[in-house]
Amino acid sequence: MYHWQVPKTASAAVRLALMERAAQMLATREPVTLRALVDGTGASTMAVYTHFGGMPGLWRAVRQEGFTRLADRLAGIEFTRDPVRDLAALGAAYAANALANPSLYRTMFDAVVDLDDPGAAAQPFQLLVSCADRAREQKRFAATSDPEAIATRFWAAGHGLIMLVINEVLPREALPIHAPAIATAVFVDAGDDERRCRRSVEAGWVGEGNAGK
Amino acid sequence: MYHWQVPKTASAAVRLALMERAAQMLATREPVTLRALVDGTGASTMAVYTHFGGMPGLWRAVRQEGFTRLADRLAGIEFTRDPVRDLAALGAAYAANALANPSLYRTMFDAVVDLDDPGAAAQPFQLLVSCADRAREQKRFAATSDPEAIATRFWAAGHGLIMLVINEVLPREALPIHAPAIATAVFVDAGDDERRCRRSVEAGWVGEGNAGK
DNA sequence: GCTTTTGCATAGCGTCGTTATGTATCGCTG
DNA sequence: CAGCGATACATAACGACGCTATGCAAAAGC
Repeated sequence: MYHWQVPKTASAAVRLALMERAAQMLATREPVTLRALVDGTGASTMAVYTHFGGMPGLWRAVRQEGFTRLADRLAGIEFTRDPVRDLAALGAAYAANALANPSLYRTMFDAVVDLDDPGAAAQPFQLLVSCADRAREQKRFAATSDPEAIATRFWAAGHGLIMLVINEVLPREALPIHAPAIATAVFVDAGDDERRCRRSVEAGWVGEGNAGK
Repeated sequence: MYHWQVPKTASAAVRLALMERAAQMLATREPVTLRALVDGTGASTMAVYTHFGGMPGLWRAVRQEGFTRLADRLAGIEFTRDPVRDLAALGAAYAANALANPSLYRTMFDAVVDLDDPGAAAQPFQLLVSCADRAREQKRFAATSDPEAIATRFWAAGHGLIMLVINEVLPREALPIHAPAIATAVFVDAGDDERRCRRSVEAGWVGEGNAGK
């Protein structure tokens, strides 16, 4: 796979403008075609090729940016002494980020594997793993529990829920109803006490701006 | 939204040939373009327009066929006296069907809402609901449990897992590891006894040809 | 300060989905 | 069975797509 190198020189402003416009077109559900993209910025089609090597390169940059922004948002969450609450808070922020820009979220997972920096995509997952590990250390989860497995299940379930909501198979309200429920089910399965888990998940979920939604 | 009506006259053989070829191209990861599609059947591009009204119509027909085949496959499962086992069996068959043709599964969910017969897409879900309802009647699940909610959570979690596997974010082995685990977590959360649930899920999962995978 | 490299505008190529047009073939009716 | 409208499809062409060849001005390097 050929990986496009970003020019080391200055004038990466055009690059940023193109990506911003692509994200905006994605958000407004406009079809993101090469010509419509550059018409908005005043640049010519060649700009996309000098900066991204073509449309696939642009998509990869957009996906990368999506994961980077997501990682930044999740990194801004302040962890508490309750790792289960933190897991729910991460999930809530993750979901809110996805629903705030559904087209971008879908684009991100069009080809997750093909990124300039695969680490950016793994970062959110690692946050989940570390929280699950903390929960294990604090005896909330069983000593035999596997933090990676718990993180994987929580993530996969949330991803599925989000995808179904984005594709309008499930209504938006389904997410704040079922996401905490699945989270609780997974965490209790990992060993947490049910009532305590329910309180932690509830606290983490509403703590990240999903109240009432 | 304009819905294309299939011609009531005979000679729907061309229609079938086109759909079959489209499914085959999807399976072999060939890009499904109009011209490549008709070149394979000997027909001309117009055939796609008389039968489907255009490429979007073809995609809708393919999605419809995907859901119909899925519904047929799930309908072939013989239910037992253990509804929890049956839930797992449905999930296993669903997952096996999706992994047997990943491109088709992805296509199906590209626009689930836009189908000639939306009932075909709801049918698999209704099977889950009826099993969850049976589990409730048999006191496996709590009397206060909501069969639709349980079905939704099970389905969403499975969908997410499948999508991540299809997009090569998770390895194929992740599915037989995590799917039963999530299922158990959800069903226990619904009220089932943990050890009994684990046995039922295990029995249902391997009962549908996923053993070892 | 001249040469080389870089960044991008212009114009054109091949392919995409789509459509206008022409023409057989089918099915119905008198 | 003759006649005729509707149907099914081949042919050719259109606009828009992603992409590339070419040319030129600005920046970078010696």
